[in-house]
Amino acid sequence: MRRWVLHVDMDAFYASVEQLTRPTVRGRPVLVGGAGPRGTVAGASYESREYGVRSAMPMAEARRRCPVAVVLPPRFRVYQAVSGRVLGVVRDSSEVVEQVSIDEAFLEPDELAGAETAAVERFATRLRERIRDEVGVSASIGAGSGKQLAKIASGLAKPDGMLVVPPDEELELLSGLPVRKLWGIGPVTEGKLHRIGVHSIGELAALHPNDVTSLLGQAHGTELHRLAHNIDDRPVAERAEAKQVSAETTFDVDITDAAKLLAEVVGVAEGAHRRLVSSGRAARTVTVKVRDSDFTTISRAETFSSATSDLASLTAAARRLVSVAIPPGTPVRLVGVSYSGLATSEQEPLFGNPVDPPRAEEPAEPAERPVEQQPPRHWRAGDDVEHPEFGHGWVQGAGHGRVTVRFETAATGRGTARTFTLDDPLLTPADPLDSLGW
DNA sequence: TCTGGGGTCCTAGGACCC
DNA sequence: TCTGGGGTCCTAGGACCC
Repeated sequence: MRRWVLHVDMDAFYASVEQLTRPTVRGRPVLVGGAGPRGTVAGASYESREYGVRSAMPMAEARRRCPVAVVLPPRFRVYQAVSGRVLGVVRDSSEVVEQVSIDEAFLEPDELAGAETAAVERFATRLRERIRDEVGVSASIGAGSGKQLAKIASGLAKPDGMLVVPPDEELELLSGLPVRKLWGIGPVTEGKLHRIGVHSIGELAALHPNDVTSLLGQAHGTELHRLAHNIDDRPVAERAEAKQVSAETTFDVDITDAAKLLAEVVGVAEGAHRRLVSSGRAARTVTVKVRDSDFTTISRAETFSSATSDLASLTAAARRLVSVAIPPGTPVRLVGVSYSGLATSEQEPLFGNPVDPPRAEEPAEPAERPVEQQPPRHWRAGDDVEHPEFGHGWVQGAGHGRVTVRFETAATGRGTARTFTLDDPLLTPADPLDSLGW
């Protein structure tokens, strides 16, 4: 019986969530990402893509191409919350759902087994409408006989579209596409194929299997050759729990001082530890990653005899590993710490704190401090704020002792902007989730 | 103002055990 | 003294994905 796999892919997800929760920037070019000297674009609205901006591009380059863009720092908790809602709608429509990332999922609904193309189109149309109506963001949907086809179809349908590929058109569609469109072919593999004159998926399919495996390796080559022939029976299945928890930081300026570097390592190790503990896991292996000024990346790992969630043990290992990874004085641009060999945490220390104290996302300001002594805040563009009279808002800009705030949420529609002095005591930090107005 | 941050999987070599 | 193969675990690096 014919199988139908659907791929749901949110359109310009991060930027769309910003446009949802900050109505003023709807219809305008929006760039989400770090504004620092080494920041890159994590999300770009379709309006900004018209200027040639792409995801993963250095932010400086993106701003040059699109000077009118609104640049906002990422708010992952908000994206996570919206993603959760979308997934709820998707799960409501299909028994089996495989979430691929924060903004993508595969589904294989029972009710579509053996269905006609038109029935799949009706299903996808309804699902897209529900996501739009119930969450407020748009998704594109692709459908075909396997994951590969479904994913390619959703890509072709973007933005805000749908493409259901009829069974007898799949191979023709696939053959004409560049090899880079295959899932698993990146810049390196593409380069290898180009060098032997293979540019389209059809040309890849026409190669002898042995030629493909000798060029691309046994496992990878075999898989890609099968995909090029549209042989794709990979099941849609729930993903297992994460196998690794990691954190990394790129410094605005390379660090050469060994003591300063170790202090940063501890901070990164703590950041990863926070998420390790909140996922209720413990780790057996600590891996550090160090990238030096010429972008050479070195990793070093250490494995304990048993898994631990003890912060002191984990950070001590991370410090040791960084120390042996590079000679002191090497200019370092990035450090990362990863915990793997994860086990469910037992949480049964003989003494001491059984559970790490919960950490607030934003530490509360000491309430007792007299108003006159409040230091001026360092508001950054994009910060969520609260005002007793005007409600929830976000910082549009700050400077010259003043801060301009736009008071609006997803629920209010476009709001008005007001300007305050930096030390206005009525303006306080707010939970970004409040911008959803849920 | 070249090149983020969170992941997955694969390969290859060495240690170690049977 | 020479000569094995299989299996597992660990480490380091790399390609790829969003």
